[in-house]
Amino acid sequence: MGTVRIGSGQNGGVYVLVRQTSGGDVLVDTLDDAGLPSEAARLTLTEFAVFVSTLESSTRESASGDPAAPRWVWEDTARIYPVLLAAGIRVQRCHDLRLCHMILKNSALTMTSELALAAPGPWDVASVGMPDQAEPRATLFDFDVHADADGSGESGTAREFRRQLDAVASAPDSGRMRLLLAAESAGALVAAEMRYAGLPWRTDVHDLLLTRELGPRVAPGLRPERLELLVRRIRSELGDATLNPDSPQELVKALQRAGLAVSTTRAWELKKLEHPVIEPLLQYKKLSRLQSANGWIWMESWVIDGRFHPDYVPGGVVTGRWATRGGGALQLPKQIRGAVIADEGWKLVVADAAQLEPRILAALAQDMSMALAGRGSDLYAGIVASGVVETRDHAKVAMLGAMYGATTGESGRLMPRLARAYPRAIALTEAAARAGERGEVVTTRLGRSSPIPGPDWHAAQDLAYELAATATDERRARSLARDWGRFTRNFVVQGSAAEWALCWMAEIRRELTALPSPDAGTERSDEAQSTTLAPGARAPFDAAPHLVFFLHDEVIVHTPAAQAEAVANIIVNAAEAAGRLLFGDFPVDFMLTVATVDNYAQAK
DNA sequence: AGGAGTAGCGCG
DNA sequence: AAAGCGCGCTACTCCT
Repeated sequence: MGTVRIGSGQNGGVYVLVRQTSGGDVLVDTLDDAGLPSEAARLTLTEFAVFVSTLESSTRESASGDPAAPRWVWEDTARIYPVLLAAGIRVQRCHDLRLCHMILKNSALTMTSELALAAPGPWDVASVGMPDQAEPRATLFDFDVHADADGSGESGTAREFRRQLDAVASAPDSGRMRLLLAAESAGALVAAEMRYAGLPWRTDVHDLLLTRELGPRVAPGLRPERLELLVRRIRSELGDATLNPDSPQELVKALQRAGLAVSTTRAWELKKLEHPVIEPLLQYKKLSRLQSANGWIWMESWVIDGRFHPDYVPGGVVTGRWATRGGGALQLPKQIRGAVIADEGWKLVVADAAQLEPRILAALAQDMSMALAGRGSDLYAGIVASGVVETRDHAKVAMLGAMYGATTGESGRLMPRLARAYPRAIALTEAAARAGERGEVVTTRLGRSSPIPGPDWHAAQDLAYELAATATDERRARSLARDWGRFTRNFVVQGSAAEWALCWMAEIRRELTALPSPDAGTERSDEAQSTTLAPGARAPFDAAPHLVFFLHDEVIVHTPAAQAEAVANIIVNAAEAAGRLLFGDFPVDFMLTVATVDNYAQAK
């Protein structure tokens, strides 16, 4: 193992370039400000873990004057960080080259950079970042390790990093892009940590909830009692002894035979109908959904040792929101949230950003009136108090319409009043929509840009301008243009809200790790230990507060009960900090509802 | 038999 | 056409 000297880097910290080789070793370089490597060392994974641990712990309690934590520059957090976590090691900061590449490649703010102008390379292939596909990923590392095409001695990874730094520097107001990349990378750390730690999940309680709703568990393939009874009622009401209510086709026909004028079997359509089959049918739909999406099979495949470990995918949505893969973590129905229960002696702090997207819109547009409507209170209530609409529900429907692009119905009718009261905010959403209709790109607060429409879209627009274009062609082109306009309209708000949420979480994470443990410096008795160690958790998350869940505008922290209050404060302060990071001094409040509870169902 | 597409519904 | 954004997942359905 070679020695690795610490070079100088941004903010007094140091960049450390980490490359995984196909042989399983890790190449480590320290980099200077320009992204140039100084010395390289080849480490085994075990040596690497020790190296990381040493560098992190020497800076963890950094008082002023101590060096800041290194920023680990690596290709893919999702791939390398779990290795460290499994060894009980956390890092403070990283730069995720894969995620940052995507942002920089697409952003309108870095369009003229070398990185954006380069022909698609290995950093652009779709397979990169897909952890379940081990095969295609090896090619990237092979490429990287051997790539020295220009004879500069610079690895592909180092070159990519340098290009990224250059691209950032080329952006107007580059601080924002720098913040976005830091937030995106911090999100990747959070995602890996949350997956590793898992969401506390009591399968016994889950089983109880299921049994209460569906009846006792039965063999796979059979219907639980309550579902079976409902199917019998439905069949007898419709006079069809073999009807499968899960088949929309069969069901529509059976309903039509019963004299009901329906073309779909959607629940909200059925609700409008008057017929004795409707009640059991709606109930069946609700319960069978619970059974198939989050029933016993789900429980056994996704909950391990009392923890739900979903696979979060940062940047998995075009707008910058996260996606998840497997387990449907972002769709946990309220019905079963009662199974999310803090460990003995621990609490869940559940926090939710209230009316996040309208507040984001107000700040984006620098719309002072709208910001004031949300100052210190419910934004929708504030809109009502300003006399713009009569009820909170109207305010909400109108706002959603403005952000989603509603044109008809109640939402469409209320919009003009909103536009009169908040011209700046509405002008921003309209401008974003018009840009999309023209096929242009729109960009979030920190610099994530929308994709350009595909070839079919452009073909349809071109066709509408041909002399031979029919009315149908024109209608089709206009409809597609409006669809894309609604997408870009929403992109700006949803994407900026996602950036706020990333900053929020990054702040929460940073402050949580800085939180002193209550028993620091004292000898911990076995008894005290039993109340602070989470039995189901894994080091380094078994004794300290940590994030366990994230849902677009909501977080859950699992914490020893004694620290719950401190955690709640951190979360509130982090929201304020995130607002300042994105919008400086613009006086928009980001209100939270925070609840300290034993189980998730108690929040809200 | 297995893959792609659709319907429907859960979440924000 | 729920009136309008973004997702993931399951079961059914159609196609090869």
